Amino acid sequence: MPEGPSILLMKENLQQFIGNQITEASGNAKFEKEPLIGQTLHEIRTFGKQTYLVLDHVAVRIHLLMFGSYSINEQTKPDQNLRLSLHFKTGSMYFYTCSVKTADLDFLSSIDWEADIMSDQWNPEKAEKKLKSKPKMMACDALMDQDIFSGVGNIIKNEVLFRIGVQPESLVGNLPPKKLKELIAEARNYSFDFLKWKREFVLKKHWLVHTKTTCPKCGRKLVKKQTGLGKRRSFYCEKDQKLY
DNA sequence: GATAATGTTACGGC
DNA sequence: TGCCGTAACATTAT
Repeated sequence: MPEGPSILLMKENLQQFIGNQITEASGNAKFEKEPLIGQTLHEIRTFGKQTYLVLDHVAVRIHLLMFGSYSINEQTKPDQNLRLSLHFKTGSMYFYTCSVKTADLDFLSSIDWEADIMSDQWNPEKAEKKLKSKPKMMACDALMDQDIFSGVGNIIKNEVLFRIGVQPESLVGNLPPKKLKELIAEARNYSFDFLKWKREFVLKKHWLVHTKTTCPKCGRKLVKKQTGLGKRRSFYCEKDQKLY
């Protein structure tokens, strides 16, 4: 489920409940669900991989983590692993295996929305400043940094680095200015390709290196390695991706 | 059945 | 204090 573009799709699917009042709430999320009843869902905001359901007096923050999922108007099992369900007159939404917390409405205004890779407010100059302040950071860690590229996940990371021909362990400070700009531009650009492909259920088909074994450009064997402080797996070509 | 994986947070040690 | 590494959580496909 979980990289930024997938979360945007979830938001789209949940939009149908906006303007409706919560009639019932259940699930094993560790907070009082009673107060939610009677509140109206006014807005759904996403910040990277997080989703905020904005109610009258509080916001519900949902993070799908690695294995989270959701469903709408399901008629089947009242699943025992249900983390949270919200019911409206018009239907219900269900969330599983995820982190659910409440947040003050004030908290929303403290979020740096310009760091969201999918947002209209995305600010590439700001990202550039943040990157320049961390020259010793590896490119693979930089892309996964949710304070800089909120919404980017491991798939996007691998595909972006291949597209721009940068080896994952390259140091941000060593990238020529043009490459750095390319990294920022492609992080957003690929995220929208991801969104489009995910929407059409053809995302995997378009992976060039992620989970692949041979380089689509030169046919060499790709390197699969845990890289960076995050120790997340990277797939890259030693010939077509330069180590800066 | 073991393993690994689109992610984050908490905690212990230095 | 703060940084770092590791464990923990949890589901599903291979």
